[in-house]
Amino acid sequence: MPEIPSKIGRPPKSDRNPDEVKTEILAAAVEEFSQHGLSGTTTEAIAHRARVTKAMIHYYFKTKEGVYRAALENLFSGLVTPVQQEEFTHISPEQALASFIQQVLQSASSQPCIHALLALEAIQNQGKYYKELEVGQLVYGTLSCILERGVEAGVFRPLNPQHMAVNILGTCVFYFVSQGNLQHFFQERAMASPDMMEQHTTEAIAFIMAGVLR
Amino acid sequence: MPEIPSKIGRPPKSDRNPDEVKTEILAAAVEEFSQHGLSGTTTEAIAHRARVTKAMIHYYFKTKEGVYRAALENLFSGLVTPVQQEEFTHISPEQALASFIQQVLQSASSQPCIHALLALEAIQNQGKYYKELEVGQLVYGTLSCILERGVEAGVFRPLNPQHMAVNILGTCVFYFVSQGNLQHFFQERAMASPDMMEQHTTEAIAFIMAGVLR
DNA sequence: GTCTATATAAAGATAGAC
DNA sequence: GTCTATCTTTATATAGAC
Repeated sequence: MPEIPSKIGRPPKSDRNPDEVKTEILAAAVEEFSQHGLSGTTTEAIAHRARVTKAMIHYYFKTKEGVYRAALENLFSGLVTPVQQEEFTHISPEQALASFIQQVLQSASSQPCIHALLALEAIQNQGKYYKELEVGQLVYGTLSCILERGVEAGVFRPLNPQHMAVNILGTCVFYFVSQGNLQHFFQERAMASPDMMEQHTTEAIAFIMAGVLR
Repeated sequence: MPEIPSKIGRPPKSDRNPDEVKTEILAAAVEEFSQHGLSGTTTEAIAHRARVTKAMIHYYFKTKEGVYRAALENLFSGLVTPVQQEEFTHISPEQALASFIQQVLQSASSQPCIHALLALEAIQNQGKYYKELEVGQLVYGTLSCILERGVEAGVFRPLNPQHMAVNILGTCVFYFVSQGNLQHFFQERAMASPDMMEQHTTEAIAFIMAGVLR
């Protein structure tokens, strides 16, 4: 009796090429890691979301830690480039600050999981993998430079640039990180809805500018 | 031959009474949960930190989820009481706001894990257990009331009280939540050291007040 | 109450067929 | 490259001795 070549009842064989598969695994990994962190995420969950088997994860990335590293790099590559950093030095501190904040908020809106992932990385891994990327130095370095310039020029009030950089980022980002808790407090609309995002942007910029300008 | 009554080589039998044991388990649970979250924490880790066996955890709290609920309640009971909430309405909005911020920062300094735990709860559980406590409503309700009063009195600039409440909390709290990542950026001293904490307090209050006052 | 021992389930990772 | 099957470790939770 001849063998039946196609096994019925199986999930449809992937029509994706290897590159697409790898990309999709990374995307799935970002989603999972940004909710459960490195230790809390299971390869099974990533595999299921990417519609592959666990074995594929290990085939492409060797270990779970390998997927995590790759996901972090993939997420933050091209977030803030040294080129953009240069541009900020050619405009006034007020304009640079406003522009910087808007960029942060915009990237947070389009990639909602990015700051959750960063928070988990800080809390669970003490920034071990974050340190390996140079994005942190770049973001905080750029922001505190803008602040320092503004203070020296006399347009910003006297302040500690490093602490203020952290506090400004906190203002921008906390809204996203704490959404899970705050959604019970904001009864009206979904916090991720476009108009709420716009409100947050408006309020954050007004707050930060008022808090920094002389 | 008579049995040997004491088994040598065993860890010294606990000299604690049951109440102390339960308290110590809760303290250990807060430490572990605030670093790894509900799903990421193992009962083994809690047991080891509390110097008991896993079986004790289940004896006192039935399930891991039970320990988590108990730890949350224990941590937030008496953080902000309705009594304190009342007091804020009897002083000027500026004084109330400054006093509120100082209380938040002080509790964060003395309980460094509290906001990490809240962040993990938001990210990993979407605030499921946070919602069961009434602390959230209390904290954000109190703060946005203070802001609303200040705007109506004309001492604060026009602003959205709810969004501003979130942004103010973010300014206070982000420093603690992101310590793991930021420690690589703050080369000088440990971010949890007393003088760095004082600097953060000073900068946060100056920032918030400047950002809110007319 | 506190422990040891264990049942049961789930995880990361690998081997080997196709 | 992609899958199934399996090894090994680790987790939650329970049973039962003391």
